[in-house]
Amino acid sequence: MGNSKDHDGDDTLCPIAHSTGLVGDRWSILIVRELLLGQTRFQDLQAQTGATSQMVAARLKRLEGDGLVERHAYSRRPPRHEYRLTPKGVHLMPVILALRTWGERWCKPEGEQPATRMFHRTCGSELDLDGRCPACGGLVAWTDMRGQPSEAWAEERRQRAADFTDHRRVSANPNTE
Amino acid sequence: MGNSKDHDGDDTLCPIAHSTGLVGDRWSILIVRELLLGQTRFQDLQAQTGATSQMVAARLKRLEGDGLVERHAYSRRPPRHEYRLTPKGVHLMPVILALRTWGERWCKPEGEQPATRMFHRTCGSELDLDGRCPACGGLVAWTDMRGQPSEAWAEERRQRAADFTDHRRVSANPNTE
DNA sequence: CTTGCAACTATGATTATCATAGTGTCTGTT
DNA sequence: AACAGACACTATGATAATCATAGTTGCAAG
Repeated sequence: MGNSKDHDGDDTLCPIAHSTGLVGDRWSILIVRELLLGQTRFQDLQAQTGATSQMVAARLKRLEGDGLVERHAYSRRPPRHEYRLTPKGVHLMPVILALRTWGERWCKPEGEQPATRMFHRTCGSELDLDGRCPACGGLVAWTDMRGQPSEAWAEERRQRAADFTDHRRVSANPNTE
Repeated sequence: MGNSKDHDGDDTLCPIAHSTGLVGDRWSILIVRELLLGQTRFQDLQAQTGATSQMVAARLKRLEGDGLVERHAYSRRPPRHEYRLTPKGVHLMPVILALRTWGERWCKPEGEQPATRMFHRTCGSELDLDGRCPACGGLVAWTDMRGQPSEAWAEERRQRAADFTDHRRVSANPNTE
């Protein structure tokens, strides 16, 4: 199997058609988000995205086939893998950031705190939603940013991870008191 | 108004989950691309995206329901509508631009011309793929950009429009010599 | 009064996704 | 040695989305 099969818009010059052919669906985007946040394990991707296990497996397979993700064995016996973004995958960061900005501005109740605070790596100032540095007075490149999850969002994520393992234990052994 | 039905990720603080709930699919993104390019008519959206008519109809309905698109009658008798992005829709531009940059850099054969050349509105210089102005020496905000389709891409789009009307005439009246 | 166009809607087949359950391989505990 | 548990999946059958194709409506021009 060669990479980037027929699911990309190969028959057009439009780069957006190409992009959406590879990451034009909810689960792929959410998985990339998680990988950018530093998650590497299958179950964490599943828990934090809310996708079913086949969705995660299928998407990871496709992302790997398209060269966005690499699978590394961190243990044979038992065979365990971690998933990491390739440079091609990491360069989706601007897409994720743009979706973040739009989502914060247009999809969330007014006045709610952003889920992630962004800082200018070189000067430490907190950036506004558009990625502007109030100290340096201009747009900051994504490579010069550092993100920090808000306490509320970190808590939500911990909760999700806990719920996931709970649910697993329950469905594996339903007759526990 | 806090509309946006149940298809957005309403139960999370993550703005990306919210965004992908509204535009986390290929057809929505491609339709937004077309609207940003200035197309307004149903058939043009269909021809240029390659979606089926129900997909266009369904997506426009959803985008309208979510407040990204407005439908204006430009003629009663016969009843005709045009579709336009609302400010909420227009603000997806950075997402589209990020997908463009990524698609040009990672999904197309090396050395191929970008489908669209971007210029700095205030100084006229052509921007690089990352949206940097070589004259002004920094990142340019999307509101200060102007795009111009390459001749090759314009031709591809003309071709697509022509093929579409051809196909329509043929399937409506198949026994023409 | 027929042809044609624009903007859809209807239909039935094919695919994708979902909820749920199960498998295989190891580790750590009893 | 036996067994529970973690992890990374795969299997299955039901439900939902998407596809190709065709049809409808409303009007205008010839």
